[in-house]
Amino acid sequence: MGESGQQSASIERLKPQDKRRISDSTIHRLSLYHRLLGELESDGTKTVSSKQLAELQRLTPAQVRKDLSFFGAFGTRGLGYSVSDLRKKIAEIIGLDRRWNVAVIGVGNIGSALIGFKEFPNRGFDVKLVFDNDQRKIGSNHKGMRVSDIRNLKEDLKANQIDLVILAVPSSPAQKIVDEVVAAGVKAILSFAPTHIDVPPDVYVRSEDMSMELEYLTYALVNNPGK
Amino acid sequence: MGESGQQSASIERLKPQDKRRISDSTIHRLSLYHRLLGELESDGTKTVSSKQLAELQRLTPAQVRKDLSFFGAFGTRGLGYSVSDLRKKIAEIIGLDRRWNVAVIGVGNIGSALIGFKEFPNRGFDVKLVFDNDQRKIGSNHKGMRVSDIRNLKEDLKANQIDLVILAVPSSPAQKIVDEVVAAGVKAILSFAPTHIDVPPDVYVRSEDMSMELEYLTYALVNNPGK
DNA sequence: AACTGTATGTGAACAGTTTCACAAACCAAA
DNA sequence: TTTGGTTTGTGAAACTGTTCACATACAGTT
Repeated sequence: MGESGQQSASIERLKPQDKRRISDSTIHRLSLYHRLLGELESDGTKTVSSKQLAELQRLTPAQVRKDLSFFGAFGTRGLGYSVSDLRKKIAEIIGLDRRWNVAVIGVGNIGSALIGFKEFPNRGFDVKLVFDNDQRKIGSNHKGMRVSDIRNLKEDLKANQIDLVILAVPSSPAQKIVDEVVAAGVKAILSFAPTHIDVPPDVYVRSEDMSMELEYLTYALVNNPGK
Repeated sequence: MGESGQQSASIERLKPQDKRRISDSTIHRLSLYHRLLGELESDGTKTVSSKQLAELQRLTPAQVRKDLSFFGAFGTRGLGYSVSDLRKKIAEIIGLDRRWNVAVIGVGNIGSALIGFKEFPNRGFDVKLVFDNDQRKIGSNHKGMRVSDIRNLKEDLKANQIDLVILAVPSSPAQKIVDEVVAAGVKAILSFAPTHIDVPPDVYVRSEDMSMELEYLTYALVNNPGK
């Protein structure tokens, strides 16, 4: 029940100004801005306006400014935003001013894809542990990672200070494994199991169902709703 | 510019009752209901109330009923919904009363995971084609699929009546490939490239960025917003 | 130092979504 | 056939998120 592992001493974290909860869509867009600002930084762009930021993502300038305004005033009137400064600010807001330890559970199709996913380390996520329950896989090397026995899940998660768990197992064992993960004190789970996952209120789950993503598109195809 | 390939002759498709656009969240939840109803059907459950349907997904009963009411009245007052009937109705709404031809572009980490993804055929999606630009991969067998040369992309997509494309390539070539896909007449794309994708208004894109999914969780971790 | 042009930050208006609350409808039992 | 218990379907209310529009502030120029 320790507060949060390491504590940043130097940084006064940027918090929402008022007490109102920030919407999911705003957080999602902040990620988007952060990603785009990275591209712009590589291009050598120094300054960007909310108009440009919006157009590149098919949003509105007002939307961009409003999103940012929840956390402070980062721009310069008449000029726009400094690409690198804004990127740093957003990184701070969404917690990308540090690295995160990740464990992947399940070395099937999706699990092993994520282990080798080069984008993760680039974005601040280090896959430190990999689990499976298959004796043939345990101990073997998967894309440079030694596969651990899921029977040691709780202990290993604790010992390695894992912040985030990616769950890539079938639906049937998913809830049971999640209970173990929660017992180990992990507060954030990204699940690819196509089933509902139940956790205590202080644990955050994000569920990704690949088929559901496609189903969203099939709905659009059969209904042709004007964008 | 052909309207849509095959046309269902027998089914009078369920459309929203009024002209108002149905919200993304409603469509997403319909998928959720459909998935859950599948589980209930396997369990042998015959009838379900909006209350049960809601509790199993941490939603509210009113939400469930409102979502369904956009498309018609499928329940029986005092009793609830027939599991199998409701599942069929929702399948019809989101276009799961038929099978869909899918092509995967890019046989890297994510691409090859999706090719072997067993959930897809179970949910109505058949991966028919797989592309890459790497000469060492072209012609080889990847999880039972022959890898095609991306240079034949447009022709192959057309010839095989592909409905949906899954894009699993790096950001840099993504937009160019999408333009090809659009030129082939494909109207729906699920992209895993971590960059913005631009398409004409009659083409639907859904972008999945694995790192952004994790970033959503890191925001929650550093801000601990009360759920 | 004053002026011009531009882009931010933000209350207020608007639009969209969720929840509420209840009449209507049905099942089952007597 | 009537009654009691239950759950739907849905307008209206409440809430949340987006867009508007403009005062404010700054950069750059003269």
